[in-house]
Amino acid sequence: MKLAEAKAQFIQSWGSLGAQWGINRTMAQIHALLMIMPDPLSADEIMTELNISRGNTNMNVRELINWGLVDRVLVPGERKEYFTAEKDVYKVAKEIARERKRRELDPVLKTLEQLQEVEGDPKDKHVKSFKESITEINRFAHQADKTLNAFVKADENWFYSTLMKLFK
Amino acid sequence: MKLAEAKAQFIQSWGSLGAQWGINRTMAQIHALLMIMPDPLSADEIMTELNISRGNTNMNVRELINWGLVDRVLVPGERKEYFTAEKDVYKVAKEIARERKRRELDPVLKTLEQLQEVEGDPKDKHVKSFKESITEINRFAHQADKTLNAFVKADENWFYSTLMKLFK
DNA sequence: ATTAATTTTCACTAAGTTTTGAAAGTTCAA
DNA sequence: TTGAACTTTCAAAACTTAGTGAAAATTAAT
Repeated sequence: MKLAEAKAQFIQSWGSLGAQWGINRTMAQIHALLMIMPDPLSADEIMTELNISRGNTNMNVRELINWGLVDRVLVPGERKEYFTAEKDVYKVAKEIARERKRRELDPVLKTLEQLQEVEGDPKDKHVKSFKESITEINRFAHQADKTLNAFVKADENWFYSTLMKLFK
Repeated sequence: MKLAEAKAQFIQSWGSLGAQWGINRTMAQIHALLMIMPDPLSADEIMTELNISRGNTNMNVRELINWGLVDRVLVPGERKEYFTAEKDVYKVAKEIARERKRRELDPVLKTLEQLQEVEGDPKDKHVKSFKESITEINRFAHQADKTLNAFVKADENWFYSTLMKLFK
């Protein structure tokens, strides 16, 4: 396979993976492109490589910067801004985990706490069933929260060596 | 908080959590409803509780059955079909992990294998950078795959006790 | 066989999301 | 200051996905 073809295919699969995970396709594609390029790219280069408009490029690059997955790079003597992506996938995964935990898990934990305080006759089977479900979900959510926190804080070696052993 | 209110709130947050995870909102809401109800519900009951059409109900219930998250229940002497959800969240999480791994991770692994065989001068920095990225992503994807496999196969006690210790 | 209950399908509509491109804004060298 | 280079914004258009409801198909009892 030729480089150009391989590049295109990588960008497109990374894009659809992103889409399945609720990250928008273009954002994931820009990220993919920046990951495999040896040097930082300008907005114009991203536009041409991916065939997308200036506005779209700008929006998604900014969002990637928000997520901490892309950095602005200033080339001395150049007016333009350039962009690079973190190339260490492990770090990328941690950033994504951190961000999604903050946006999604944290609010759910809050809601679950409130829902435990539902009032009503504990002999009523509807009340009973509801409380049991919520309690169990809460237990699981807290475990997930702890696990994610550990992952987000862990360093790469610890992660690889421990999990490697654990999960054969 | 009253039961009715708590129920509504739970269904709605479970629904939007689902949406963020690429599972459609209604599907997640039906699942939420079935999780907290003590007895199985019929299609009509789901329709009224969630205010959705018959077609929509049917489609999403079937999809939940495909995912292995909901079961048909036949009540003796009744013509109608009833539906229940697995109430053990840990099992639910495992089913979801299994299904998404199959649909998403497995195809990516295949693609990555192919992409490693890109041809070209290894001194060309574009080729070099591409190969390095793909190799690293591949390594990570394989670790993720192993971890997921272990999770999907693990029994609940092993999971809780091991991870509890690991992740304090 | 006929019919009534129930489930499934599907063309259409509604809702939501992404992309575009032109205009407005910013920055900086001259 | 001015204006060229570049970035950002935003309303409208294109696209995507979800939901409806009535009609068709299936099922099971009589």
